Amino acid sequence: MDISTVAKRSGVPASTLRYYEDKGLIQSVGRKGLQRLFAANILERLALIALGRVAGFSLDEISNILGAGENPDIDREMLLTKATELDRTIQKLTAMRDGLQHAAACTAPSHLECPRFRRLMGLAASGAIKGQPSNIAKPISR
Amino acid sequence: MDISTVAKRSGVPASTLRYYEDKGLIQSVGRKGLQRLFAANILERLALIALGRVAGFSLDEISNILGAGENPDIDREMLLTKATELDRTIQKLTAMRDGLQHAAACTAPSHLECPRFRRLMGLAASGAIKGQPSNIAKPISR
DNA sequence: TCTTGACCTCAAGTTGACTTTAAGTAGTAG
DNA sequence: CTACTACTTAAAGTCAACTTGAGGTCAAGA
Repeated sequence: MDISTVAKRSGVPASTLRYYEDKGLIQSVGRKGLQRLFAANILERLALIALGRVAGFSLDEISNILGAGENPDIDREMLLTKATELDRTIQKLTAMRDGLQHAAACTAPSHLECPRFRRLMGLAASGAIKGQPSNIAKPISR
Repeated sequence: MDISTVAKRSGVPASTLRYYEDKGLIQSVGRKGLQRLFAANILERLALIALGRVAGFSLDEISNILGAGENPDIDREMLLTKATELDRTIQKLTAMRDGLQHAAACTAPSHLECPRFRRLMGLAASGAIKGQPSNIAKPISR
């Protein structure tokens, strides 16, 4: 596959694919003249990368998790650490989601005065402040 | 409270507090000479902001949700939209977490060959690629 | 009163993840 | 064989969210 095919099928722009290759996140299997050629499994790899991004990992972390080379000979302890991190994030997001849902429905004059909202947010915020600011999430918004 | 007290209690650096005030995310209640003074409830507001960050909202979005002014007169539909977004993210993260946990335990030669891993990742990745790249999360790492 | 240190402002710098641009190359249709 | 187009590289630009630095101010303790 050439780069534009990969771009079309994956939804990842060609410029990003080159950038990823530069960073060692993906590899092309050869060239036809100057043009990169990619193997079919690149799509799977890109899906995993996208997934890692959604999960809050930086490209560097992803390349650690996935392994730069072919066989992802992964540090199992690190995986568990990541899983635990993720779990904490999930808890917060869940409380946040419930808080938002409730806020949308709640009739209290101000959300900050609604005890339910406060409880949910308190739950979510516990440790959101102070202590290493675990993970933040950022909308890609392009 | 002066800025350094707020910084100490919240864990948010003074520079960030000034930045947030600049952006209108928080407000100081006055000055003593040049020095900002903050009300006690600033801590709660900061917790909410931190929470919003964890949940994947940009500072601008947070200021929308929280309302720039005093009474968070919130757009309920927007809240529901955000809640739904969040829910999708949570699903992915959950699959991702399970995938990571499994990968740490799995004995398959390569995770990419383990059917369980592939199923989990497939679940998580569905829509991770192609279609608007919802939210990503990023470690703060400072 | 004088000094000190914590605050102030404003501008510029940093980081991660890309995107854009300029200038060049090469496979393919005519 | 020429022209066209899609690719190539390298470097610079962008964006959000901050941080850092230079130069200035001022409340409080010796």
